[in-house]
Amino acid sequence: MELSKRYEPREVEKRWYAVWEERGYFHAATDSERPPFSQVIPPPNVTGVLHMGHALNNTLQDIIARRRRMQGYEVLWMPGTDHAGIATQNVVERQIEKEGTDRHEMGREKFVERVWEWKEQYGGTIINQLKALGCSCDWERERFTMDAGCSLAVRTVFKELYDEGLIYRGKYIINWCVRCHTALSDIEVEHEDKTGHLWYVRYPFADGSGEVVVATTRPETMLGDTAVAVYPADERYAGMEGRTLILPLVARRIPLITDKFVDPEFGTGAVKVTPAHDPNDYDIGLRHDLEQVNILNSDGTINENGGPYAGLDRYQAREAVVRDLEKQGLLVKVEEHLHAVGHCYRCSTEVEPYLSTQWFVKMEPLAKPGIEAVRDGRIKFTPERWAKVYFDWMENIRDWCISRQLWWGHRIPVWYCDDCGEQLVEIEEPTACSCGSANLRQDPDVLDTWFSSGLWPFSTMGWPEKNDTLSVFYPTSVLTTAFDIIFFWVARMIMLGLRFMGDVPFRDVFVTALVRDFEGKKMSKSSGNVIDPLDVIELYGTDALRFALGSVAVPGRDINLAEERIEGNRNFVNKIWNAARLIISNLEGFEQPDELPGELELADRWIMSRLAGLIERVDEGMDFYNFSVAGKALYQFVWGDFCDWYLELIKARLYRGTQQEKDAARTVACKVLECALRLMHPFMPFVTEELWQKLPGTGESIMVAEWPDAVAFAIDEEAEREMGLLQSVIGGIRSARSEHGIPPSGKVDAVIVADGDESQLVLERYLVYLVSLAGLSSVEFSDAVPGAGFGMRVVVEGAEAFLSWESGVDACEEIDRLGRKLAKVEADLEQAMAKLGSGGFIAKAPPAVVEKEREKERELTETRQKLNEQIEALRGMGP
RNA sequence: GGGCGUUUAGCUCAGUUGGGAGAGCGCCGCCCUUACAAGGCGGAGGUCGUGGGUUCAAGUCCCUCAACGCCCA
Repeated sequence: MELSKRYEPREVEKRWYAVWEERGYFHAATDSERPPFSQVIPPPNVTGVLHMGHALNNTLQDIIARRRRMQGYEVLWMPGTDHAGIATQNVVERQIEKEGTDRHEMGREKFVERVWEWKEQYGGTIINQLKALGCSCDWERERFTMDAGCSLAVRTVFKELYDEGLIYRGKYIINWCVRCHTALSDIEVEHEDKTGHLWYVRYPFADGSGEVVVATTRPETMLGDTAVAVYPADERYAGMEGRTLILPLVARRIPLITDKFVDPEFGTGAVKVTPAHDPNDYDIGLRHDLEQVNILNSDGTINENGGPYAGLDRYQAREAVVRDLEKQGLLVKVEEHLHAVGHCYRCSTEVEPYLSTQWFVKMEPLAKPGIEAVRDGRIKFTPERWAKVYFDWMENIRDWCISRQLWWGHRIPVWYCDDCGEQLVEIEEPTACSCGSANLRQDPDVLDTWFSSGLWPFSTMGWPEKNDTLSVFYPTSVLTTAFDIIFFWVARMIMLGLRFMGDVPFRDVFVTALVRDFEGKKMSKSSGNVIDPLDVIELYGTDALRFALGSVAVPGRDINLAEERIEGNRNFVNKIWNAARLIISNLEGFEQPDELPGELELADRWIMSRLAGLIERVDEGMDFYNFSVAGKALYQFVWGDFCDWYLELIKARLYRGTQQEKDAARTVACKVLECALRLMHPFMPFVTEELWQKLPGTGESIMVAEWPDAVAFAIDEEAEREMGLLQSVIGGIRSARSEHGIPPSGKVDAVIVADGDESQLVLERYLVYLVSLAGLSSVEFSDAVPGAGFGMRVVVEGAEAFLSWESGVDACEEIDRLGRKLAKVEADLEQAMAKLGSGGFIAKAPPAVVEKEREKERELTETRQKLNEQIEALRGMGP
């Protein structure tokens, strides 16, 4: 069988993905005998295109899923997309804007229809990209947060929470995005420190007897002031409580009040109170029964309450107010001031605290069980420290504003009766009010997108219906997600899962890192440092991308991704390909026997021992979500042990061995490669399948093959020790040759002096290893050290090699080389002697550690002596 | 203001209970040796951010400080 010199991923990937999907390997059956394993995908926005964050997250999920499947679990990986209220509405709004219309002109019904059309046309983009990434999701079960099932779940949850009193409607200060024209929840606001100004403004007393100076960062809001407040014990304002001030510009009469909330250190100690435009002022207002004057329209312009400023944009109004204050001599001074400004997390527009009527979920009763579930270990975070972040938020949780003034989303299932004013909350649209009236109006708002994502682990499985999928696969086994949505999503799934399913939604939360650029900067279009996973797949292949991401994924640490890194992994994929190519091209007339030959060479026993160690390391890494440990072990094994040593060592047998030797080598090589492919399959599904299929005796697909069991391969300490000796002798000889500039084609003669019979036996028996890998032309064994004139002296633990090279070895160069070795040996020896020389070490260190140090001292002393001896002898020869 | 994370080779990062500092990339030298030049072999390169402490022994544990990053208010 002929394989191409290089691995060509494109065709292979398409072909195998189609086969897997068609054969139904991705599908999870509810009537399986196998133990269940399940996870839900963090549903990407339906408007999304695959970025590196998705690539990382979904690669890791796929690694988990594929390994569990091979381990014998019935694996459900539930896929789907999120309707992404604001984001999707924005996309379609921009689209119709190009057509010269807007949604208001179009009308709600038509607009929503248009969004659905958009979704049908483009919504599958990211799904296809996940397929290109190799994700083994159960596509037959693909869901969308707005499909009929999820919608029913949303309405059911809303009604139940409402009936229980946990959902309420009220007029409060919320965060308002003037661009998106909607309320936002607290966590949808991103705070950014900005240098602004602090304006000091005079508020005169109504009786003309002086003034109070207040400091404010937002002067335009004074149009809505209904009081000035000072700290109760502030002596600067002693006796002034209850007096009346005249609010400049609008000439409103407002009281001077005292409230403990006021920080006397801030500004002048007197603050203006604007109950309709600041959450703290809102509370003060309630305490003092102040009027709430709303001065803003929903688009951020000043409304009729702003008098002469009505119609101005909020920023223009600020300028105008400041200008007018200055003109009237009411502006005392302006200072620079650093303060946090809230921005909409979707469009980055500055948000306004805004008084409006919204729907809320009362969170505390839901949060308590959620905290408990993590506290008592029913849910475990990896890395653990994220649990602390979770606790901090859950313990200080505030009510959740869930209504959004958008058109795209789950319409709030509340109807108002125009005749009797009754408020009906129903799962199915009611036809008539209890008063008999049919004049029902549904609440115009939709729900926060995260309200439906919060139900994802059970809504996707068919809840509120009771079915097998739920009973088999809920709770899910693990949730893999990025830390930035712990509050948005993870916490809410936990609370809602506990409330509606009576059980946690997942047992493990694996929090992944962020993918940054090579300098650790966040990837962003504006910085131009984005690496597009699809470009990478095109250029280097999916397996290279997956392995690059998987093998650097250490829990808790961000990934700085450079393109060279992916190139390196592409090279690794190619290395695997070529290793297989060597083996496969030598399989003529070979049939894989059921059993290994009885007599195995050292190399064979050694590589199987290494494989046993590999399996342990891979399992250990993967069990604890440390994919880097597994990935690095695989890399090291395949490239280092298998290719650099094992394959080189069996070449003699493959090309020149007896039939028996050749078959033994082929048997072990196939077995080890086959097993390594299975271990790598979760990381690199495509290349492993392609190669696995070409090996003799393999089954229908590596995807459904069994996960390797470490027990099948035992650690062989003797083989590892013997091979270690050969490796160090070969390494020493190679190093000496190279430092003397002897080319690989130049053969050298060697005399080997083994340190003891055991070493000698091994070296003699596997002489062929030495000859072929160290490039020797002849080897003799001797008990005695040959004369210094022989050439180079290589000293390693357990043996020495004396090398002669036909064109002669330069004595001076050799003295230099030995001198460098000697320097290192002496440094190490000094350290060891210092340790042994200190009384405390021998008295207090464990005996095994002391013995190890003594042994080290003995060896180093011996090596030092040999090197010195040789240097002396060479010097004695004279120039 | 509160909290968290990071700081190890030129770059990006590993380093599990304290016990001889590692990898990949880059760099230098030699080599197209019949799997692979997307390769092979060899080599150079680090006072483990600072200062202190615990210990026979600290990259690893404790404290101080610094720089960078993130979250919350």
